[in-house]
Amino acid sequence: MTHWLFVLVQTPAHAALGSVLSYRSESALPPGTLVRVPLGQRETLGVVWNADSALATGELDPGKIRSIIGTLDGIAPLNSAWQQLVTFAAQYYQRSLGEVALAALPPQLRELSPEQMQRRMQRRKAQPATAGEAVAAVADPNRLHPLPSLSAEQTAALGQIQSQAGPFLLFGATGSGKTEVYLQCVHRLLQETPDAQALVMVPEINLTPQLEARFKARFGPLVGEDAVVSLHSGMTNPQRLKSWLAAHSSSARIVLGTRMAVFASMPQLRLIVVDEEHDPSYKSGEGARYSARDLAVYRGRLDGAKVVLGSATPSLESWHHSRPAAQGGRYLRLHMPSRIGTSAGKPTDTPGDTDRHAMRTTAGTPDGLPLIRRVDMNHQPRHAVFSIPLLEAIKDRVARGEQCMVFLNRRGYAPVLHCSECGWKSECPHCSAFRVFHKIDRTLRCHHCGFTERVPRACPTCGNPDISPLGRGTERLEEHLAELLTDARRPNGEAVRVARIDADTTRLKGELQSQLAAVHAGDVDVLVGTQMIAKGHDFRRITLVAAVNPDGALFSSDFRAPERLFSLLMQAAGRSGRDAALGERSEVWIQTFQPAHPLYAALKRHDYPGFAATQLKERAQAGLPPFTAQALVRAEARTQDVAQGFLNAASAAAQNEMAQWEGWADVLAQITLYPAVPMSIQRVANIERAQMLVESSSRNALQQFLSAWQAVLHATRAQPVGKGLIRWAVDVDPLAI
DNA sequence: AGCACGCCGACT
DNA sequence: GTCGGCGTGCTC
Repeated sequence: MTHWLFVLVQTPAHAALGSVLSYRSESALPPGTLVRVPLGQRETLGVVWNADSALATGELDPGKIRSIIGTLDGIAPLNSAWQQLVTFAAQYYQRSLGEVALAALPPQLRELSPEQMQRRMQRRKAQPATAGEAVAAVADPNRLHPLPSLSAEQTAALGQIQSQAGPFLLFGATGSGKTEVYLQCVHRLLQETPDAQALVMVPEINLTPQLEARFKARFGPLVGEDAVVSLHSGMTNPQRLKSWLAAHSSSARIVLGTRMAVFASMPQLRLIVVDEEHDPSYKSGEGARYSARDLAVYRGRLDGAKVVLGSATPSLESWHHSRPAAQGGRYLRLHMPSRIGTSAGKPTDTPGDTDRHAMRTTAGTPDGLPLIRRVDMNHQPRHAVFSIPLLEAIKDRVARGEQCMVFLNRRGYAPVLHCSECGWKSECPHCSAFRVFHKIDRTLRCHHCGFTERVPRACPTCGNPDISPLGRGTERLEEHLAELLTDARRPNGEAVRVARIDADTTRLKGELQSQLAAVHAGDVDVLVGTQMIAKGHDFRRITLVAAVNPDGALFSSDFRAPERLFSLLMQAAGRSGRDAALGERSEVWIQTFQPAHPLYAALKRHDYPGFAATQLKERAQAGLPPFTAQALVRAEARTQDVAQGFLNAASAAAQNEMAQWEGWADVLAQITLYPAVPMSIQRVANIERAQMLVESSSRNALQQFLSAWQAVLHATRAQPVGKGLIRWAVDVDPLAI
């Protein structure tokens, strides 16, 4: 008997092709079943979908409907919660269902034929060690380490998470022991609920190996090491498939991953942790531009899983959502203000496990937080990169055998090369940006399109041999600092060892780990680097962190720049004095021309709530998120005119045509469409880029508008104004405007 | 998005 | 004479 199926395949939203296609099948297959289907000349992976979402298939000629090729036997259908998550994400982020659903699956599923799949599943079955057996084999309570004892703050937070529904915002200072709270949440879950699964997300791939090691060490004895898997884009396709299958079959109990992991199929999901929830890398920058943090909260509701968002500097959105319930807050805020330190009597843990220690430190500031010092650069020699007191402080630390970290968020030697004769600058021929001078290999590199050339011997326009670097990046900073420290000595009388860690020094696989290891081993005295070194890594012997030139973000046109700066400096501060024995002397130096700026004043007090209150007040007054909802439409074309023309035409069509539609006047009245403008970097790789902001005080109205406007945008593209347009995309809740 | 078909320039 | 550029069109 023939059954009619609705199937999602990977197709972008397109007027001519609905995202749900019809196929015939010999047997009825439940929604969520993975199938292989013919599509044009090729054969592709599809997901069986609910019939009711396929409204547009009515007029299709039944003779054109082809049969599915087969199902992926051995893989259970994706469950209803997963389907709902995909449905929501597709709708909210304005992409086709098929695109979101198929992108949420491991890439290798698309490539394997059913036969290959069959073989793989059989091989899995042949292997004995399923999670259950592993538990039986190793779950000897006597071999389990006792759980680290918790501080009062940690205990309180954990108690709240146990007894309340959430979602939770775990607002804890760096070193307050957030990770231990996550670990114990997971621990209780695994103990109390047989088969329950937990999802733990981190922002960066760099952070997953150390997290995985820690989770395996902790939970291996309980559930088996194979029950802890990772999911991120740095893995090979076979590895990703393996982890995905383990999660899907529930044999993995803990999934650790980056933003993509929010879509992992986890039938028994009961807990989701989003660590460093403020981190911008949770927002996807291509395809469906989803926020994994926001989807995690949504998914928690669908799966009946508790959601814990954690940060020392929460996003203002999450902070706002965690205001008291009486004021409309939807998240429960859990506060852990104090840093935890080692207590004298306790056995020392492995390095990097600071969070385990239970007792509060008595060192440093009352809460064990580093002292923040502002250096007024107005009172320093002009053009000085390092102020005299900072340099002295660094020398002091080195002389005492302590480590320093100098932080500058710009890699390369100098951001621009400049000819003083004719004014030539090292512009990229393909982008509206300067190429960065990298001294190490004597190149000019465009950080936007990758275009690289050797540095010219003389000015390309006037022949002047005397072209000079303008400004400084980490490479130059490292060089400069090494010169300034030539006479400084370590306790043993040897010279200072300066090292640098940034995207350039860690390009090769494993380099980051080995360079970090060198720092941990004490082979480095002064570490120079970009934000890469500010995130997540515990440097126990660093007692001084310096931000050389952070002022740029204070007056940026990006309204989120202060939030990011505060977070970055706070995180950098968190690197300092993690070893409590040294915590007393740990300091963070900020060189600034704006020493009285409220952002730095709040930072000095370690006062995120104060900073957030000021920012939120400004946002409310200016009508910015989280008090309004935004979306951005970006367009790319060979010329700026075409890109802007398309956007403005689509805007005009919204205002003229959609206003005529029955019942739409009310929605449109709540929408503000701004004129199209060039993007801040207008041209990249010879493509001109423009964008248009759409704003509404009502998230709902914005959603309704965008869904309907989608068709208008497609129609606009087909018209003469759309001629020459390369692509366009909608970004809902954009992070940068 | 793929993948075809289709019509014009520099190579075995 | 072919290989290959990317313009247009179609896929249940």
